[in-house]
Amino acid sequence: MARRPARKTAKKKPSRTYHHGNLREALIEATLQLVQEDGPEAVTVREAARRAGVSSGAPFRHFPNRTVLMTAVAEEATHRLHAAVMAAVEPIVDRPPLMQLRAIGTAYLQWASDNPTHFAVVSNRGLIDYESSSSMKRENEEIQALMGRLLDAAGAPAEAKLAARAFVYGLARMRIDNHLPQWGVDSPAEALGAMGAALDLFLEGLIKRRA
Amino acid sequence: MARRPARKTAKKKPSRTYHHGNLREALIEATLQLVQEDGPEAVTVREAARRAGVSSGAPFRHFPNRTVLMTAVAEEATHRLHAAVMAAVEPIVDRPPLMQLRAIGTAYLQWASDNPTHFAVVSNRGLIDYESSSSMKRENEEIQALMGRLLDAAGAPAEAKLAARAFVYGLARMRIDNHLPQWGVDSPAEALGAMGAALDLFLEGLIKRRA
DNA sequence: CCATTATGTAAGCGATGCTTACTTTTCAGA
DNA sequence: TCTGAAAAGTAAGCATCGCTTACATAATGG
Repeated sequence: MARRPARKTAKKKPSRTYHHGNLREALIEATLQLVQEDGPEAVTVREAARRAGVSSGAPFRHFPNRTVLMTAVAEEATHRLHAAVMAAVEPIVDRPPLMQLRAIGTAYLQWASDNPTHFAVVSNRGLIDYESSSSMKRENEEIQALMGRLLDAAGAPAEAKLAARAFVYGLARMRIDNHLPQWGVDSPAEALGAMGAALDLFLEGLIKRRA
Repeated sequence: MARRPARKTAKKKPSRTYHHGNLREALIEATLQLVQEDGPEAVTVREAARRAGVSSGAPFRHFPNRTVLMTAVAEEATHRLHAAVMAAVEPIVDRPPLMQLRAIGTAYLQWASDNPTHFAVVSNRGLIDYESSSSMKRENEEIQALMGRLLDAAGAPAEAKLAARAFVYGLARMRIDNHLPQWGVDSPAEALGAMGAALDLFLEGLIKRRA
């Protein structure tokens, strides 16, 4: 191709941005956008690079492969989910455990409903390397532990922990897997309503059980 | 290239199997295997063709694109799941509704636990075109309707229908999404046990609720 | 018996993940 | 302040994928 500019005249930004500055963050942000637009399966390393204004080989300096990129994105998403859940319980730590559980469930479902594609990234563990991310594991286990403590305080049996998670997780997945229309639930708003009603029923079952 | 054999001598099976016979079924079967081996995401049209002993362009005579292939596979998987569930209720149609519900839930979870990757195909609706398959919709709605009737007979409120499905679906997805190890559940056998215990708790909640 | 139609093959396009070789920038130590 | 190694890009290319098009072969029915 024989390219040799006399100085650094001409061209656009000849050298200013050879180094991106913080490509890593930019790639995560771009991928987060891609996930939001077309879902996790549609994410492409090349497209993320394109959006970050960088060549197709550049990302591999920061993420050895696609899975590691997706894992970093999942970490960020988990962080947001964790924050949403914690923010919901924090103001009512003194109230009855079942009320706190309801708040957690609602916040979890709300977040999954508002960010279905991001939720898909954190739950679809075929796309990420969950074990490799200590922060994701930690934040996940914190929610799990909190729910466990509240269920204990509410007098629920041990199996209730898995049951509660399965229930909330099932609702969230039905939403992102698009199963809800089949149940006469079409809008996101309706979805949240239906999920809330189901959640109440479940918690009510736990309460009545004690009586 | 210039290829013109004098007769039809030489070569392996020169003409015998130019036409496969029933490529369609063979491709579905091959894909079912691929799904079982490496999960739905790993399925490749070319590999399915390879296993059917056919060129890479051949599948497109039968399935216009990958999604249609996957949908056909999902149809087959749904058929098997439907059969498993129906076989479980059939012998106990005269027993109490909650017992039948338990049987359905158990059969559903059993099947999902035994065929996690196949279950992934039928539930991951980003991979298939659910709306285009009348048989899949029908069989799915049959299970849904059956559960609905049983819940009504058991005196459960309307929300219980969605709640019950979400619960069972959540357990099944936690299994295939590999969330169970996090809950101290490591083997498939343990998984089934834990899911059964959670299922009982859920149904118990419904029962007690009536009292 | 032969023409039509169904079913395969061969080759190739654009895109992907990832690698390798090279270039440019940054920055720490003399 | 200079310099040389390390960091962070680029460019080109490999193997593979989904899918299309042009062609070859087999099955079929008038």
